[in-house]
Amino acid sequence: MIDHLIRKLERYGPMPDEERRFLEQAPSEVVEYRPREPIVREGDALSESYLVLEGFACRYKTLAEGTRQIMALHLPGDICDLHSFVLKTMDHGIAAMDRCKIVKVSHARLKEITERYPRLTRALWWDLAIDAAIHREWMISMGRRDARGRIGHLLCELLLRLRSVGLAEGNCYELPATQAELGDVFGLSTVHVNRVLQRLRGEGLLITKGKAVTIPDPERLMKAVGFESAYLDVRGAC
Amino acid sequence: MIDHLIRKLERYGPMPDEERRFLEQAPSEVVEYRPREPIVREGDALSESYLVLEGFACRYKTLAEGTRQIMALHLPGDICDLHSFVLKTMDHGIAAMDRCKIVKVSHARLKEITERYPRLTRALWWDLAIDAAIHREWMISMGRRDARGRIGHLLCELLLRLRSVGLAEGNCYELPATQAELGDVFGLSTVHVNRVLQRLRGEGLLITKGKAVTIPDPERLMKAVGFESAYLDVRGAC
DNA sequence: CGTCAGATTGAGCAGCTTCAACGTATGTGG
DNA sequence: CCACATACGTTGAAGCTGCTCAATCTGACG
Repeated sequence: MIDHLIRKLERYGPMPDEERRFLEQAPSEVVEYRPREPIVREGDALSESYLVLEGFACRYKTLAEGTRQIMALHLPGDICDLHSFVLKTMDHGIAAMDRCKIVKVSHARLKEITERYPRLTRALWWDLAIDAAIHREWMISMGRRDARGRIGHLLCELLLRLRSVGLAEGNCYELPATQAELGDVFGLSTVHVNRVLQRLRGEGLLITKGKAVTIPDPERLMKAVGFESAYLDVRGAC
Repeated sequence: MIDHLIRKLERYGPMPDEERRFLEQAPSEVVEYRPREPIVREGDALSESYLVLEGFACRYKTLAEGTRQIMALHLPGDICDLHSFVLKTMDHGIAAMDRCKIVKVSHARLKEITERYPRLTRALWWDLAIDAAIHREWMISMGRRDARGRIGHLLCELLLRLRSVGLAEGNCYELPATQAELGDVFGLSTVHVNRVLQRLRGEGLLITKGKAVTIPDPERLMKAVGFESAYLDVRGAC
């Protein structure tokens, strides 16, 4: 059930059987969400974290004026709330983007991991570090890349992240996000997202068909938008 | 020496003497840096993390075209590299912003903490969570606030963060950053930063005198830029 | 007193937004 | 099976925010 997570954490280092067994027994119920359905609301008190099994989830915050900022996309194998298992309340919300399967892992279990499995604790810490690297890359996008660069960069990132959990075939994957949601990721208007996608298609860098995204020549797109994959590839160190 | 850090971590929960003693003995040499001097370069292999004692440091990345994005400001009491103590190499640089005192803490020590002090491990985890909350707030700024909102928001954030380590007297603090550096924080041009600062001064929301920043009426500035302090105030949960 | 980094100013331009309309696919109830 | 509703994508036009380039001003310091 939690294969994606284990596969990801094994990139940090080999996982002893005992840790694996503990992890496999950690989650409780599986919950299914429908597209757009909130998983956690801003201000909720938390007693568990959420591991994505299927589908996309996103972290977002809604501002006073009604605008929204999406701060992270979570794919299968991602634990949404690892950061905040030590916090009391959420300063932002989490929602399903499409039909989405989630398992809950209680904070008590996570605390137990820190008590009993230092190595596994570090592996989770490492996962957090990659998460933070992705955040940094988004900050760079928003600060220093134009709309074409931001969108192209995200499309490259998703290709690599989905490949690493076996959810991209070749250069093709499903992206269950509307153009409005893409706009909310990078602070662009829906209209402009639309025009930039058209431009990328026109340049032969992108093919879309419904939710299906194909990147005919990833090398070329990566070069065009200054994408360097190093931040996703980091290996663990102990 | 590491009072700032300990004071900060005690907001998570009371710290047993044994943990305190371990922490106090953890750092090795104190190093002094001059303004602009690099502390860690992009691509460096790391074997230690950096705790800021005095002065400001920043994390940044330089892009191909020569533009720079600053991704975090680190004040006294902050550990710059806690995220990446599990990683092998840095995907970005760290530099001193002004004259800056740093102590190094070896990764071996940090690993020891995860092995021997689960509670302290969680306290550090909590510190990371706040760090991540600050990053999210910056992402919101870059995605959904205009230049005035971004700069005003940062000025509020720094006031609260500096107060919490006793480095702001009343509504006044030292900000050792040039306008060009402020631009690199939020992806604005130096020219525009200048004009926005003038506007904030004109509105009576801000007084500057050299590096000294005074916010005459924090309430008003916070309201004007939609600043909510919750993300900095989070208490720990175990 | 000259030098240099940083702050300030002006003018013109580009990227992106907003508003508003229209096109197109998918689903639903009668 | 059609009529309609709904959600999403697409297009055009006008305007604003923030950028670039280039010059000038200011203060600190050797």
